[in-house]
Amino acid sequence: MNIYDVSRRAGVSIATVSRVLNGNPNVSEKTRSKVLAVMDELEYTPNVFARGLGLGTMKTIGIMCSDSSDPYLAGAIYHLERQLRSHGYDSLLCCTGPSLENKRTYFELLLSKRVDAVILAGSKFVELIDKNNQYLMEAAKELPIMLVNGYLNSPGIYSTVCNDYEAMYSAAVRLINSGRRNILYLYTSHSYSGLNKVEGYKNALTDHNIPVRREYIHQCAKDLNESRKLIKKMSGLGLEFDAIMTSDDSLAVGAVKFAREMNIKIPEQLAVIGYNNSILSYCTNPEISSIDTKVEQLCTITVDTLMRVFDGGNVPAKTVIAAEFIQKHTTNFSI
Amino acid sequence: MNIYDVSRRAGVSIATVSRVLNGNPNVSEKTRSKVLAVMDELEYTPNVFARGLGLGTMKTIGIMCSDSSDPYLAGAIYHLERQLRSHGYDSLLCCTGPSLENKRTYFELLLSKRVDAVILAGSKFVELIDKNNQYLMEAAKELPIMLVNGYLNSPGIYSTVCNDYEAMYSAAVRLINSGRRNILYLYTSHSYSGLNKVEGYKNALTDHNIPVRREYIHQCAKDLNESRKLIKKMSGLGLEFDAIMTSDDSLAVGAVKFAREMNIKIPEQLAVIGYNNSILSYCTNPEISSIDTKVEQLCTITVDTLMRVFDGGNVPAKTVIAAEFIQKHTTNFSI
DNA sequence: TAATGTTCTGTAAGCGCTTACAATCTTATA
DNA sequence: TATAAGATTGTAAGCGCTTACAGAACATTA
Repeated sequence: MNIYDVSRRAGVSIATVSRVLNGNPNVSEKTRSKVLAVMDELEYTPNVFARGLGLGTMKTIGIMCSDSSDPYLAGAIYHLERQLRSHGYDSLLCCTGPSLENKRTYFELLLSKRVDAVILAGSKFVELIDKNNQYLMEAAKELPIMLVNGYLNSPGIYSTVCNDYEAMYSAAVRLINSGRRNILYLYTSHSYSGLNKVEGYKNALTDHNIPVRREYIHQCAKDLNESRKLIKKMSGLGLEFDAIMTSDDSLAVGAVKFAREMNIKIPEQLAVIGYNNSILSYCTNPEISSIDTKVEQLCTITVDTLMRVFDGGNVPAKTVIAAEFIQKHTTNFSI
Repeated sequence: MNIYDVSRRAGVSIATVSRVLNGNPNVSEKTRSKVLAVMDELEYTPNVFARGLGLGTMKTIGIMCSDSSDPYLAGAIYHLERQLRSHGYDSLLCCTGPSLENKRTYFELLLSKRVDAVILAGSKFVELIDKNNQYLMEAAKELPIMLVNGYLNSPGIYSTVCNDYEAMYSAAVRLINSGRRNILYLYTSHSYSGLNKVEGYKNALTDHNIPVRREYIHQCAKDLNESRKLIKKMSGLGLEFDAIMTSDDSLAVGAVKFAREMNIKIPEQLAVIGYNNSILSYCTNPEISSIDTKVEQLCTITVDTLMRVFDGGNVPAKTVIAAEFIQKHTTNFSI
């Protein structure tokens, strides 16, 4: 069942069939409807491979991420996929796994699939293709590269990010203004957004004449138990803190668990702030105040931007959206 | 940069290049290495579209699900993708969204992409392509259809499922044996696995001479607040219960929240059992005893089965794996 | 009615690959 | 050394589509 069958049955040439297929206006209404009728009758489905060969594209976007089962990334992938599909694009998913070791291999795999663009979801991931991103910049000459929550200033690379710095800064300021002085900061990685977040935290302290102390800033695996254990260890070493800020909700969950375990009252004795406002932050008791990074919006903008890139429009290399502080029950300042 | 360039540079015919490309053994070692060297030198990447056109496949599997950001499905998709990739297959993701309305359209979209197989992830989803699944059975004549957590007895359709019935039955028995008599049951949908679960619950009661009462069985949206509100409403109507079983962890989280709100002691006054043992069940306080449905194993088996189908092997139409009860702190029976 | 312009349709040459079949080269055997 | 068998390579015909270009059909105008 191919274009020849249709052309024969409809009594036209394959060129005409192809035109109908592609919505080419140079087809008389009469012919068009006849061809469409035949297609319908024969249940004809164009062969996407042949089409891809002819057109050089199959309208497919590669989506790369580390671990798509992370609540935040899972949301991002869902919304990216839906947005892309609404524009007629398919999504080829590619998860590098936790190691992130062979990111480049995976990236090349995606390229070899002739995708029309690659979306790199998750900032942790973006910076690490190679040392100075030479490789990524080179690749961007071939096809658009979209960074979700990452930034790289280079032609052909487009970023959509949250105002992580401001969000973290203002959250920290709120803590400070409500009297907290010893704020523990836990982060999962020093990615682009990771760095912005910690800067926001640091500057908030500095701007309020609170010393930034190294022992208050710790890296931690993205796992609630790891975070709980780390905090407990710190506490056991005599570190005193009245607030914990985290770069990810899962770490904040660990903080709440720690407080529970030690009979520390939240928020009276300890305030906790998560990040991403994922479902995790709603599961705990008390529910965790968190910073909503608007995943859906982020994804919508990413895809819209990509479509405009395809259309050859003039597109900003970086779009920043505003995160929103969602106060729940692990903080008690007035907003 | 195509196969001709390589053939010219290597001084062989395109057929030979193609043979090298496909690992055909009828190529002398000398020729093979020369061709490979040239490919390397020219950084040649075969055109997947042309290849797909010639071979009729692009080694791509369609993965369909409703909402890939659901913790359970997100895990499934992650593992499916990784497994498929380890076998050299790409994953084309397709999320129907919550409505599930146009599942069939999406399914056909996937077919039109000439995927080599379709994996339907999530049982909620499986049963609803059309009334009596005629459509799905018909489609299975064209390509293998893999059901993750769903079952349909028809040639070309392969299922991997958990022993949901047994898992729920034995969990209920444990509750009963530890003295619980009024067990509330909440489920999200009457899918294949959903029905099995509720049957397990019912039969456990019946087998222990406890009447199955309709007002103890309720459908609820997969949302922790919906579940909390529903339970609260039931309680307000005077319904008494000393245990809550759920078909999904998110509902169990709502149960814990309800107990918190009403100052009901868990597990003393109220036992709660979740399902899927997702990260949500670890976030609450107390952590929720849940039934681990072994997503990773489920996915590995699904993909292994699919590979054996491709190899033309004799493959069981249904594989059942054993769920495992994970006791945490919302139950207190001895195991 | 002839000339001109417009609209529509068909022909044929790709796109880059696979593979059946034919042709050639090696090697083993008599 | 001649020769058959086996190993290796090349030729050419697809796979099903797009599209430049040419040609036919039709409408418009003088």
